[in-house]
Amino acid sequence: MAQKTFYITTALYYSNSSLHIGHAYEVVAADAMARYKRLRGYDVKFLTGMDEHGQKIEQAAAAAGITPQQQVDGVASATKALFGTLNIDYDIFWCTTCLPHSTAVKKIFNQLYEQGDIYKGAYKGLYCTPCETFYTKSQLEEGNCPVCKRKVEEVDEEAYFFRLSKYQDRLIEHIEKNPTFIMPASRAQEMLNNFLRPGLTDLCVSRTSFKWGIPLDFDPNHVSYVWVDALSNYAVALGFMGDDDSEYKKYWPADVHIVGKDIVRFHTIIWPALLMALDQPLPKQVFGHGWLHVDGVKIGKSLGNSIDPAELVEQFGIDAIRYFLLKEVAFGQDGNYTPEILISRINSDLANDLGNMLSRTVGMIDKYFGGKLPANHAPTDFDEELKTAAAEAASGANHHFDRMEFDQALGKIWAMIGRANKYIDQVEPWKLTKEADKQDILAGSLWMLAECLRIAAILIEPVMPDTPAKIYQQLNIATHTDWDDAATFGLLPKEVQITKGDAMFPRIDTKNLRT
RNA sequence: CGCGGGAUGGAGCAGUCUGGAAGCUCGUCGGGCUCAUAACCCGAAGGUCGCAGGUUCAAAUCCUGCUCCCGCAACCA
Repeated sequence: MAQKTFYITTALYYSNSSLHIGHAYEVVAADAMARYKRLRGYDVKFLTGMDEHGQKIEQAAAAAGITPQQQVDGVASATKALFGTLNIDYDIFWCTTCLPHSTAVKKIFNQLYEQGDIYKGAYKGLYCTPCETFYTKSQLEEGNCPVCKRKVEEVDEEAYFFRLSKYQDRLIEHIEKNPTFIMPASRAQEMLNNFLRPGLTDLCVSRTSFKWGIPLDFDPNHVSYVWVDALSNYAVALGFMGDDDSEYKKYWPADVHIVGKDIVRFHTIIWPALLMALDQPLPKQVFGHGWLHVDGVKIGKSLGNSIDPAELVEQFGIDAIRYFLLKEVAFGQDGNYTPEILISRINSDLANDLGNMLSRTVGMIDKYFGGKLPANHAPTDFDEELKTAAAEAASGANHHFDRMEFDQALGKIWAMIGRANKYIDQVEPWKLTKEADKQDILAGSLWMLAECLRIAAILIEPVMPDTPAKIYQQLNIATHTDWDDAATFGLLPKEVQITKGDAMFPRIDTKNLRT
């Protein structure tokens, strides 16, 4: 039987500046989903990468006194380093300046041009001559250039256009017939009402006002503009229009593109229309996630409120940051980051609940049994309820991870952890240890707790890839990654030999925080 | 009448589709416990569910009108 495939992508990140916590949020979510699917036995392909062409990059390079290629290479290597820090286990890191990409993009342009889907026209725009930049009406500040504040002029630039309008009706039909194509569903209404039903206009896909792009074969004065260039990466990276398209045949269409809500439009209108023109299947889903705000406001370069994710990781640890990002924000909605909220999550969920539960379980096995549980176990009156919580954690995690409801999946897992902490109070092991005839019950209850930790370790792995090993180590069980073992209660050996370790998630004392 | 989202105890949210005892997390207060990372467990206080009408035996939930906030409108994830 052929293994089921799962192809997931983030958006490509624009190479004009370094990544902030909002980018980290997206790529961590995609990584958690990819890890989950791998654990479920899928043959996963996870793509991320850089969008490296365009005028802004040309300008950023000029400002830094380097070539555009040096600029994008620098950002690409910094991004890769950050993804390493964030524990992003991607399969493909695609860069749009690489040779296979430009070769394939040229072929796409040629085909679309030859079949009449791309034609020559004029791009009308508001142009600021000193800044050499086009602006849209909404970008202007009191009718003037938002950068230098000088007057803009309306100019015509020769350009090639893609017949986007031709695909309007097919796009509407596709979106209406496939209610999960655009997620969350409310975004589909936005696309239909704002753009598709009022009517699409053809799309400018080439430029002559800058050089940092892929030159078109049929008119080398023009370079590709972002649309065909960047969006095509999802297919091109797998070999579409390339020398070897075996991976494309295997993994396309994508199961999901994870993108920010601002670019849902390009991924649900322009990209599908391009695929229709190329007679290729459409991605199964485009998921538009919300914004992570900082101190309640949107992250913006002009606000200077971007947070460097690497610094947070250094200070708090990668799994704590990943947990925060996916637990605090309902995926698809906006959320908020402040140092206070982050620390509160770490202290209450990770230190007090999970970390402390491991400490007290391991501590009691150490104190009451010298570190090794005897094989004879007897049940307590509270076992069934805890087993139920464990079963619900496993089934709930499956249910919610499948829907990319990371916050809810974690909520189900933490409900089991909470139940386990309560179980300790109910069983009162400190009393049992004083009664010689209740050692079986004591051993049984501690084993129950250790078993819950084993299950929790499996279930948190998509979100917190480094933490399970720490739990396995203290419980002295083999590190394994069989996801289905979480659903079976009782797999833990009866004689658990523990190894006491340091606190997994030390409480953060806000008084000692550096600011 | 551009489009979309939101308004629920101190804070952040779920519940609204499919009307039927207002729920979760954090915080506050009181109690318990002592295995543990000053952690854990129990209990309590605190809400006219944005406003005004309507439908109904019954409305946070359905209908109508209104107020305020946020986002989008060719690319800031």
